[in-house]
Amino acid sequence: MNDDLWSAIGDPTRRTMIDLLLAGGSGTATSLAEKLPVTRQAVAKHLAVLDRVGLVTAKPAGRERHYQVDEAQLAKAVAQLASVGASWDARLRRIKRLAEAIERKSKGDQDG
Amino acid sequence: MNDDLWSAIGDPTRRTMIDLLLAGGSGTATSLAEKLPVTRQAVAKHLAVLDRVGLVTAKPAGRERHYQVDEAQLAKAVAQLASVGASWDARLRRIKRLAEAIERKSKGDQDG
DNA sequence: AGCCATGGGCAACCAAAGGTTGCGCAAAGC
DNA sequence: GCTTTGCGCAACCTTTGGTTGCCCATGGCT
Repeated sequence: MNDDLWSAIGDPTRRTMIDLLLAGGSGTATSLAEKLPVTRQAVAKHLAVLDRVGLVTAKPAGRERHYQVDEAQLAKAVAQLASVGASWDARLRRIKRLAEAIERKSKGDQDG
Repeated sequence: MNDDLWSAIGDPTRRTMIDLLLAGGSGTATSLAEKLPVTRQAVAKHLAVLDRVGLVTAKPAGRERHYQVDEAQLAKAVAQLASVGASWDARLRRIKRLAEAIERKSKGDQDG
């Protein structure tokens, strides 16, 4: 199931970082750290993780490193989220239908 | 955003456990551990986590503890997954539209 | 050119979380 | 009544998210 992608977006700080990058188009470790409750180093580590799984890409600009979201990879991650969600949703629906069917049957038994 | 729910389903082992519980209706720490690459104790810890956030409930049966998924809470979790996914999806779409608009504009500039 | 402010990488360290082994206990089964 | 067996608890290890401290390089200012 490619758990790397999941675990990458599993961390709340990293999710917020992706949000910030999407909102601003791009950002550096320092600029992101200003908007997050963690230090620049922590952000840098997260960026390294996101970079490793391809969710972000870095372009060096002078002494700065501008990170931006890789759209294709994020789309992949979103698809995985949707997939798991859909699977569970389907099962929940099936359970619900089953429960309703049983209830109807028990009512029918009482009536009969 | 209720990160507890997210972090609960963020772990791949716990996701698989939820899958197994949904598939089988219910299960014990021992029965789940048989189908997982981890020890019973690890499973028990995960069950404790899932129990704490309300994703599963335990019903003692003799010396066994049968766990089953709380449908309402799982539905909540699925909704959160969908929400984050939808948010990113929307942003990705907006970016794509913007990129296309810019491309059209540059072509128009060349033509004019 | 020279200096200092600033962005960033590296290393050491800490705490929490996922995982393991080992133990002990209580309920089921013979 | 004795043995299995399912669980819970405790100690320990490793990874990971986070911190502080230090140093290097680049860029702006004078």
